[in-house]
Amino acid sequence: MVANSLRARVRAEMIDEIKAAARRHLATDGANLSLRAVARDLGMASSAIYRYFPSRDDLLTTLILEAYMALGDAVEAADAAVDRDDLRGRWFAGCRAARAWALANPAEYALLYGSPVPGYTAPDDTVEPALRPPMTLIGIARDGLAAGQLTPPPTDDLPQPVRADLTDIAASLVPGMPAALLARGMAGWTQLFGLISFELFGRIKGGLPHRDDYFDHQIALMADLVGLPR
Amino acid sequence: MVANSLRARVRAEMIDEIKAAARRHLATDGANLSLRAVARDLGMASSAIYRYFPSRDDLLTTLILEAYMALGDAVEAADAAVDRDDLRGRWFAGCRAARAWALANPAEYALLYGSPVPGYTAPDDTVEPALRPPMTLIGIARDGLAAGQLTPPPTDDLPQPVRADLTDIAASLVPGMPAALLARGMAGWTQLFGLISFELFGRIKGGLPHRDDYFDHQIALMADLVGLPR
DNA sequence: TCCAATTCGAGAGCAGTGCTCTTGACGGGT
DNA sequence: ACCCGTCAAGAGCACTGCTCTCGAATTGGA
Repeated sequence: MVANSLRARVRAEMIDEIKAAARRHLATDGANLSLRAVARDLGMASSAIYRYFPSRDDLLTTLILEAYMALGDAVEAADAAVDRDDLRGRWFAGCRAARAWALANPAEYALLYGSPVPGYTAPDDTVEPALRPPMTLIGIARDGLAAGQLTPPPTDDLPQPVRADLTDIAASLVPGMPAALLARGMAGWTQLFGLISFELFGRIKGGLPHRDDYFDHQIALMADLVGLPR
Repeated sequence: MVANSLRARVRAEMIDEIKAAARRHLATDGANLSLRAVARDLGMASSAIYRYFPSRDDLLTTLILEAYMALGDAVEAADAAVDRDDLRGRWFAGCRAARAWALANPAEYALLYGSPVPGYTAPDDTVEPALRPPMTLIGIARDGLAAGQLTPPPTDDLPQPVRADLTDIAASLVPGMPAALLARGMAGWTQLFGLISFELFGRIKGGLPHRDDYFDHQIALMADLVGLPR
């Protein structure tokens, strides 16, 4: 086993190198990165890569999973660094962390939240990591409610079918969360995604030099909508 | 000229057939459609297509432009069909029309609002059509303000740098629009984009059977944020 | 009416892609 | 010392966008 671990270690390093090279190409080639190109980078034949990843889609899946984890870590860490009772501070920290991660890793963000790759369908392993960022944000509202810092929106705000759906979701993911508050939290997450996507995919560029301030303000609007106290 | 128009007409029909076939492939292949495949569909050599479109990217650009126009038409028509004074009705009509168009043409929506195609950069012709849908929505708020049905949000809501940027944008695109109201209108558009994208790119599907109702409710939240009277 | 000019389609070819299969070499466990 | 699993390389298949050339068809003017 110890002797075998030598081989395994070399193999693990090889896998890491492939992933690193693939990530590098991701930045320029987007989702359709070339296996042959990463093989060239590593000075090996393209066929050799198939010893480590059964297919190109499989490599992509690995990159996607790790990207989800990285984004989730960033958001959770930012949230955790703020005083638990400072709801608004936590909201800002989480949202800013997501944006910062996206701006730092635009290709990976596009892989996660851009248009789906045509032939590719994400495996089920990805749904749990994909839930971490929004759950972190919604957790802030839940904490505020539990601490009595936040009054939930009136439930008659919510049409019956939506209330039923959201109650089910809350029951399985955020126990004790009122449906109407969950709806507002999801609105905040949707808005965050839209903001980052617009900024990253370039549909804003013209005239909006103070992007940081604009982002903060839009996030503040949603914080108000969720009901986080100022 | 009349004799020439025969050739010109055949050419125009050929172009239409190519675009139609390309749109058909767009649904399955996404952004990386194959010129050879559409050529096969039309029973011609792949090289013949280059008589009509100088490159594959050029074909894509044409499809993108027409998609923007179609979406803009849909939203504007829906808005125009509602009584001018029914602000909330217009807001719902416009948003629902955008969603309906996206659900009916998912591939084209992905082309417009998904991750940018790696090597491809959209020409400047696309920015004006791209502005039509959000401008229609923001126009609703502008009309409401002009009619006195809507009280603008307090300007001190807006940090100074953002106010400056948005004032400039308003001056060139929506004259007479207060910056703080423009900010909320843009938030509504961002939210609409996020909602449609989440639904289309499949990150919601699990447990949310009443999508229409959910969409309406989220849109209503933003209508409230913009200040459209109930 | 005939002719030159333009337009068009088809085919071959280039460089690139993902992926498969075969071949040969290396090295760890018995 | 041998054997067998692991690995890398190469050839090859079907595909891609794109270019070029070469005949055929159509056009507008003389």
